[in-house]
Amino acid sequence: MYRTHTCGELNGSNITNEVVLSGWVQTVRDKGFVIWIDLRDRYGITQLIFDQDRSSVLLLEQARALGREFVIQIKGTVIERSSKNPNIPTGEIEVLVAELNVLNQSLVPPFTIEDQTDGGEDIRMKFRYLDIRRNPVKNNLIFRHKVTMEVRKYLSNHGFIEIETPYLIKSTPEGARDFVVPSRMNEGQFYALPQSPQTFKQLLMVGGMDKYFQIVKCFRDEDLRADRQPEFTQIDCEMAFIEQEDILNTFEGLTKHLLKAIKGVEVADFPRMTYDDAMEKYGNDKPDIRFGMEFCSLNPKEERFNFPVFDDAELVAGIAVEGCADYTRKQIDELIDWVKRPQVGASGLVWIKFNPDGTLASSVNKFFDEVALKHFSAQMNAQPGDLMFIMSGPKDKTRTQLSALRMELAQRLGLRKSDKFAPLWVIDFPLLELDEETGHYHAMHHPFTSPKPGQLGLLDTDPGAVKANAYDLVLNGNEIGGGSIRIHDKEMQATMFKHLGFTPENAKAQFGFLMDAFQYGAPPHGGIAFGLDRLTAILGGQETIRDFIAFPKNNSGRDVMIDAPAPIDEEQLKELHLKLNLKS
RNA sequence: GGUUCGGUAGUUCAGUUGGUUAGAAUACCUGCCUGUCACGCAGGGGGUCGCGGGUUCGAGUCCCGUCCGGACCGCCA
Repeated sequence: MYRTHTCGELNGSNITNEVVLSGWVQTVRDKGFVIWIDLRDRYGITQLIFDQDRSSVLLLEQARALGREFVIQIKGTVIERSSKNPNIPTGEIEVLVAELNVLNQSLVPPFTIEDQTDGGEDIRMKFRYLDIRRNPVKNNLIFRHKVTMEVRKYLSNHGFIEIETPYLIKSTPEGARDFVVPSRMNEGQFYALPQSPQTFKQLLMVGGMDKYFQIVKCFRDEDLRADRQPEFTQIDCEMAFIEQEDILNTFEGLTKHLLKAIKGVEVADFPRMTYDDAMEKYGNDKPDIRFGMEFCSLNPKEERFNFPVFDDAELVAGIAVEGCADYTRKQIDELIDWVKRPQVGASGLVWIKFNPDGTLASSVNKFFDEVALKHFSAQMNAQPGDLMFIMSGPKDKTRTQLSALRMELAQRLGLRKSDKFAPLWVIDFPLLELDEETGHYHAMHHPFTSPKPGQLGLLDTDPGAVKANAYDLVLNGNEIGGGSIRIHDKEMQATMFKHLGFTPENAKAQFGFLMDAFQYGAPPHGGIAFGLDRLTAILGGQETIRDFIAFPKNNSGRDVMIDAPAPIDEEQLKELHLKLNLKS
């Protein structure tokens, strides 16, 4: 038997027990007359003791020969510590070792296996199996397990069935780039890995599985970010015989359940905001509403200011930042430089200080008198002590830039508190989005999303104005879920494909199976999918999803531990009927 | 595709205007230490300054190129 107990469970009630423990050597503290060893496993740390009076010379020598991360097994007696450590659960006791057995040696690890490790990101990823021994990563993985268990519990209790769908499917031009897999048995043909099980879950609805879910890997061959991996996990859900309201209620329930069960947080019913409102008030379709700083349009009536920068602008909008009127010129200049960086791309930033004594100062004193500045302040609902920022220019661009500034200010002011949770439904998304490069419209959500009733006519006259039965769940400024009520009628789906630029032949080749299925009694249906990695990270109070994934990829999509991707040999290429056409 | 920051000891970093033998902390090794738990004390070993080229009497430092990593923009139905 390797162990009678774990390293996290012995306490005062076990004193005098004979125990067997196994684990990793965390530290050896050799005081000469006595040697302490912290023995670590997933459950905690238990202190082992060897000393001159009670241990044999041989045993002391064995203990001295141990190095960090050796795997050992010991037999011994639980004894009370003469100086206790109140900081750990096993701090009352230690184990007087009678027998030591080295199960495996270890090289000196390249970084310290401690909460505050000395290792950087790169080396931790290369030796991820060592990183996982550290509490922060280990606890995140356990945390993720809890989240998935609660998801399964909730959905199962609400009648959802978890069904697996295939990973080797067909590439489609819509949406993100596909990862493709060459077929050996079908020369010149490729599978694609799913970006989502979208069409399969719709076919499950046609198949009568009216409440489906799946915790499932999805794949998108796009560039990575701190919160984006090429393979990621979704909580994918679909329901039949429901309306949008049913979906919102069901999954608001799931989210509330998770917040309660995982974080012990009770939240009120989620506010709902239309996409148009979100863009107008926050310049963003996933607004962080943990804090205010809502946008205020300052030229709603084509007002003339005799200030060319504003007069020529499609939009002039500002935000009031609470209590920042004491910002120095240097601080403000630094913010101006920040918005002028290429990543934000603003041409400038107008500021107005509403001093605590009621006076106003601004960067545009030459153009605006006290009365005009007061008018701006009133519009922005600024209070004495506030600092206002105003941006102007083309509507969409200005909103995006002001949104970036709003988020940056919130970050600097500490308003993005990770222990505060502000969920929000964003609804009534546009059905279509104009691709600036090609001038064509494409589906904002996906091509199976249904337009709002009565808007079909607009498709011909003003496609960009058509609203969809599509919704996102936003948590603390992150899109954690999104979905829609789908089209379940063959004719309407054919119309949609036509408007998305598919020829009937293309539509049939790509999605014929779905439209065929719609001819055999497809029920009304809709669904939603949550990004599990992101959801878990946010619940865990962190921005980056990497440490909630056991073996993540780096910025360039590489797994630096196994060194993937990698070339394959000629023989494999031949079997797959592939010839490489490399640049170099 | 682009912007930006970085690459120096096992690791995390410092390294001034280009100038003697490239430092610190930590990790590692040796010895000491009667209650440690970030143990302490003394000593020791450890460097292709990412790589290639250039400028210079002289380059970790300046210039050009390149590779690698982080953050971000584009992209992500």
